[in-house]
Amino acid sequence: MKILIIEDEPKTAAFLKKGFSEEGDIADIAVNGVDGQHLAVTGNYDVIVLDVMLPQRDGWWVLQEIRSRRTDQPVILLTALDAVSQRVRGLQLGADDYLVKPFAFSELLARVHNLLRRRNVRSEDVLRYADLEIDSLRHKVWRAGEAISLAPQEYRLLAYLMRFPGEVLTRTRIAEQVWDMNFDGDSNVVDVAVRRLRRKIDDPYSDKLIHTLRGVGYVLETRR
Amino acid sequence: MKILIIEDEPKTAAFLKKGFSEEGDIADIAVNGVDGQHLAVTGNYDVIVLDVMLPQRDGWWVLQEIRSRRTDQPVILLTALDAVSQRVRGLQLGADDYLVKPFAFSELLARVHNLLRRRNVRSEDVLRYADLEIDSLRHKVWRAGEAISLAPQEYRLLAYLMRFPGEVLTRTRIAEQVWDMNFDGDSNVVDVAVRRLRRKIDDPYSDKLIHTLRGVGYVLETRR
DNA sequence: GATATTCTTCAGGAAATCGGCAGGAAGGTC
DNA sequence: GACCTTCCTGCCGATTTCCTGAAGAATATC
Repeated sequence: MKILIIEDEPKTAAFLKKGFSEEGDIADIAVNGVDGQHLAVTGNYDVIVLDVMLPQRDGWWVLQEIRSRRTDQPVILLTALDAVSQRVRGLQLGADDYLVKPFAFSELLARVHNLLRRRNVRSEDVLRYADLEIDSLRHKVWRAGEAISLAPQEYRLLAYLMRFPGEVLTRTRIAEQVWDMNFDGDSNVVDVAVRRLRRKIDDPYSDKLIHTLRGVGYVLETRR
Repeated sequence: MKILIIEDEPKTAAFLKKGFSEEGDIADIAVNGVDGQHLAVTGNYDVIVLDVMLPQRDGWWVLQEIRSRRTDQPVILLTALDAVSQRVRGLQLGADDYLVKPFAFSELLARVHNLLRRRNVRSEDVLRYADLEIDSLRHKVWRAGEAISLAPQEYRLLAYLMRFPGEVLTRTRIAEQVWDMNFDGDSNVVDVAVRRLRRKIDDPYSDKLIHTLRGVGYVLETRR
């Protein structure tokens, strides 16, 4: 899952990023409204966490900009304490939810999940496909009942594939969503990672699940 | 366990906080209704202790606010007057229990435990996992029948791990629940605490129970 | 108020992981 | 079947992450 954090205070931003990272999600940080707006409308984020108190262009402006282009982009606002009018304004401008500072990270996480569930994004705790099973709560993976231990990046990659079974995922898209990088073509990080993942979840089994589409990318699906 | 105390009188609040702290629980204090309501609905508390006599927004208002969002949040009321009408009103508004001032701390503690047992939040006073056993009443810990003495924080950490055996607990979550702080990554308090706990409950035994998940956090579980 | 315990920060070292490389294999095209 | 492109795969250095002991600060205990 990819998240955009628009927050000018470095400590808060770092705290949020770390939290999402531990959950296996990727978070980008924008430290002002202009950068935030730009990333928000060009990037492909599952959810945007937006602080309303920003230098220069504030969160309200960013929110309006986002809404004018992407009406269905999930946005959660962070507002300062005891400002009821702010909350109301945020919801009127189209925020999906808000959180009052200071807050515990788990509370933000709960709201993010709640929001995505409302949007029907696949974000359950346990995902299954064929005889493959991945439990995000326990951070564990099974194939045909056997537990498989994965390195962090292998896990993130598999979790991403499991979100879109049967769909072709290009290297560019994978690099974006799993590595948070712009894939320029002269790196084989994705290939190598797929290799490592295959070694653990495909090599020991006769029915392969990860398939290569030459010139395109990879797909997770059952084939006979 | 995390407790929210909403109480405007500093002496009473401090007394309660100290009492819970000695039990190994973490207590936050809110000194007025507005802050209390905010913390109650955004924080993640196992139980809320709510004084009904508060300046400005009173306890009734707070209780209604809580109930309108979290119907299953355990709430215990503190009332100054032993008036039947107050008790009735509290229970009608959805309080789980009430206590008339002045009261002994042990009385409050007993009701908290009783309430949580009804809610199955904490299954029992004695938790067991593998050959590990902790007695939440006596604050004692055994591994393979041998008594182990833990420092307060070591105990709190272990108690938290024991509440979620097999589940991955991120540093952020642990810092939130055991330290009541926002973990920003610049500190290794959790690591060090885990180290000290390991020294006592894992180092002397061959089967380790606390395992590290790189980049994520820790998990308490049996492995072979 | 003194002593003892406990907690946090710091820093060095260890370990797992990751990304690039390069040679080889496989797939596609004519 | 030859040729070219794309992908696979083992290895190694670099990096990140974690472990661990020690020391000073904080807290509790007497």
